[in-house]
Amino acid sequence: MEDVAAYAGVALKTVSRVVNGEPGVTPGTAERVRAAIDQLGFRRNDSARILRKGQTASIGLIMEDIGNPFYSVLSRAVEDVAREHGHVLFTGSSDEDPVRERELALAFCARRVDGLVVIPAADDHTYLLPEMAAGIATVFVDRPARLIEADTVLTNNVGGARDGVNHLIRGGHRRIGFIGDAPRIYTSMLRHRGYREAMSAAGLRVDDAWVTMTTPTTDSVAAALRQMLAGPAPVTALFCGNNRVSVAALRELGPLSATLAFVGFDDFELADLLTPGVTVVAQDVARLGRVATELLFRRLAGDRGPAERTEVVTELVRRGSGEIPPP
Amino acid sequence: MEDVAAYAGVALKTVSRVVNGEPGVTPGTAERVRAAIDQLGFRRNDSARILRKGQTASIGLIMEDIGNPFYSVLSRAVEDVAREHGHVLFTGSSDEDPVRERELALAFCARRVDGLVVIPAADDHTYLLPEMAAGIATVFVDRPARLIEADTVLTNNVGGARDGVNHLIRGGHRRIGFIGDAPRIYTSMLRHRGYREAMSAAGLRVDDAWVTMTTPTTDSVAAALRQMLAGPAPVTALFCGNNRVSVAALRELGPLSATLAFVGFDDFELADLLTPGVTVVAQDVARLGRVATELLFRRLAGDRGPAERTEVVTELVRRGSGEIPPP
DNA sequence: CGAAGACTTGACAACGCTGTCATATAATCG
DNA sequence: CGATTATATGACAGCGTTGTCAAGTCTTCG
Repeated sequence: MEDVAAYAGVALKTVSRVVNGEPGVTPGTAERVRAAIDQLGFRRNDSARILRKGQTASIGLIMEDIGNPFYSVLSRAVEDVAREHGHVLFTGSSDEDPVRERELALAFCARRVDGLVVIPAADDHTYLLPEMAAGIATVFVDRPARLIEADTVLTNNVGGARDGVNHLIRGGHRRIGFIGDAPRIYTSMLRHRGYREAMSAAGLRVDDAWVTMTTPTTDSVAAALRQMLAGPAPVTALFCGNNRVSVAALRELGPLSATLAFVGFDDFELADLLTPGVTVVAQDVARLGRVATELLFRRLAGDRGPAERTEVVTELVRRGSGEIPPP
Repeated sequence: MEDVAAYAGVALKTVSRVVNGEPGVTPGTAERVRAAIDQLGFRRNDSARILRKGQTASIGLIMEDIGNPFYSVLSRAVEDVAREHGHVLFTGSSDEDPVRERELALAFCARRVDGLVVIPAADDHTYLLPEMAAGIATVFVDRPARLIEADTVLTNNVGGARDGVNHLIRGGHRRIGFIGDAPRIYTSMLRHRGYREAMSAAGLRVDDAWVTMTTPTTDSVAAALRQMLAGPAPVTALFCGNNRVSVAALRELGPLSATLAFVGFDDFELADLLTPGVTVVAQDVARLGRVATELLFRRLAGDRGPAERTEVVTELVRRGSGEIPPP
C-alpha cells in the first residue's frame, strides 16, 4: 500500500480510502491511485485488515463428513447464506470424533471466525464457552449442544419417526423391525424413541429381536435382518433410522425388498428409481442449514435474546415400499 | 497476551514462547504462564500471527457445487490432505459462474491462503496470474486452466468414454446414442470425443439424432431419448456423459431400462441397487482430490518445476445394464 | 475582502503477534 | 575465584491495515 501511495504521489491513507470506496477523495486522485494499483498489481492484505478491524467476515462449519450427501447439501445451504452476508466459509469434518471437532472449532476460533455452525459429535461443549464469551456466535444443527446453553436447530426426529412407523401400522403391519445407528448418536436415539412411541400407542409389542442399534456395517445390518426375519413370527415391515442404514438394508435385502414393507428416515437420491420406490421420512436438509445460518447472522447483527431452539418438520414421501401389505 | 504476561509477572515474549512451545523457558515460569492463560481464558489471535508470519496455514477450494456428491467427495479428499499438513480449508461453490469463481478466488487470495485448488468454470484464468506471481500455489482439478500455465490433475476422459462405448460395441451394439452435458464444459466435450472415436474406430456410423449435448433437464433428456428411439432404426444402447445425465435418463427410461443397454460416465451411489445394476465408467474422485492437493503441498514445500499435468485413470464397473444384448 | 465552513489530504498510533538482539543470571572450568 | 560460556528473559520493532484527528485548501457569503 505504501508502494502504491508513493507511485501515485499520495499518502498511504488515501490509498486505503480508495481501496475501501470511502468518500472524500477527489475523482482525479482516486483515478491516479487506481492506476497505480493496477500498475503494481496491488491487492489489499485482508489479514491486516482483519487484525485491525477485529472482524473476519468468515464463519466456520463443522460437520461429521463433508463427503456425505446429507452434510454436503447442508453445507451448501450454509455457504449460500454466508455469501448473502458477504462472508466466506471454513469447512471441516470431524468424523464423529470429539477430539477432532474440538481441534477444528478451536482452529477456526483462533482464526477469529465471526461465527460457528456446528453439527456436534462431542458430548461436552463447555470448551466453547470461552470462545462464545469472547463473542463468537455459535449455532448447533441437527443435534443439540451438550452441557451448555446455545442456539439449536433440529429436525423433528421423534415425530418424524412416529409418522413413518404409523404409516406402516396403518398399512396393517403389527410386527415392525427397527435398525438404527449407534444409540449414543442423538438423532438415532430420538428416532428409536419415535418408533417405540408409535408401536406402544398402537398397542403393539416390540420383540427384542426386532431392534438393532449400532454403527451400520454390511455385517451388522445382515445380522439384524437375519435376526428379525427368523423364527415363527418374522417382522413384515422395517423402519430404518437413517439413510446409511436404509441403503445398507436395501442392499442386503436384495429381491426380498419386494415383499417386506420398508420406510426409512432421510431421503436419498434415486430412492424413487428403485423397485419398489422407497418410502421415506424426508428431512429438509437445506432448510436446516439455512435456518441455522440465518439465526447465526441474526446473532451477529446484535440479537442478544436467550438461546433459541427451532425444529424443522419432516415430510413422509410415499413411493411404494411403505405401501406393501403384510403377507 | 499482555494481560497474561502481567498476570504471570513475565514479559510478553515469554508468553509467546510458552504458547508456541518454544524452548528456553524454565518449567516453573512456563507453568505460571500456563496458569495465567487458563485463568484469563487467553487464546492466541491467529490473525495477528498470520500477519506477522505471512503464512496462513490455510488453502482454498473452489468447485461448482459442494452440494453435489462428486464435489463433496473430492472436497473431503482435499480436506484430509490439508489436515495432514496442518492446514484448514476454505470452500466455495461457483455454480459454474466465471464471475463467482473469480470473486471466490480473489476473496481467498485476499485472505492470503497459501494455496488454491480450483475446479474451474471460467474460460480465462489470467486473473490469477498476479496472485500466483505473489506466491499463491494453484492446482486445477477435473478441468484445465485456461490461458495460463498451471498444474492440472485430470481424469482420462477420452479414454474412459472410449472404454465405456467399446464395452457396448463388444456386446454387439451398432447403434449407440450419446447424451452429454453442454459442450462448453471441458469434460463433456472430451467424453463426447471419446464416444466418437470409439464409434469410428469400430467403423460405426453416428446418426445426428443419436447425440444430444446440453445442460440436462427432465425435458431435454426426455426429448433426446424420444429422438434416438424413434424411427425405423432406433439405438439399442445408450452412453451418458456424466452422472446427472445418467440419473435423468434412467428416470425417464423407466421400465425401458430393462431392454436398452446402458453405460454411464461417473459412478453414483445405489447404481448397484437398480435393476439392472448400472454399468459405469467410474472415476476415482477421491484420488483426483488427493493427488491434486498433494501436488499443491509439494509446491508449497518449494518444488518449482514446470507445470505438471497428471491424468487419473478410470475403471469400467460392470453391473448388468451394459451387458444387455441388442434385440 | 475576510471569516466561517466544507472538503480533501496526511501523519500517526494501534490491532496482537513474532523475530532479533541485548541483557541478566546461572553453570562450568582452568 | 575470576573468566567464559550457556541459559533464561525482556525490550522493541514491525507485519499491512484502518480510525482518529489535525492541517491544508477551496468555497461561500455577509
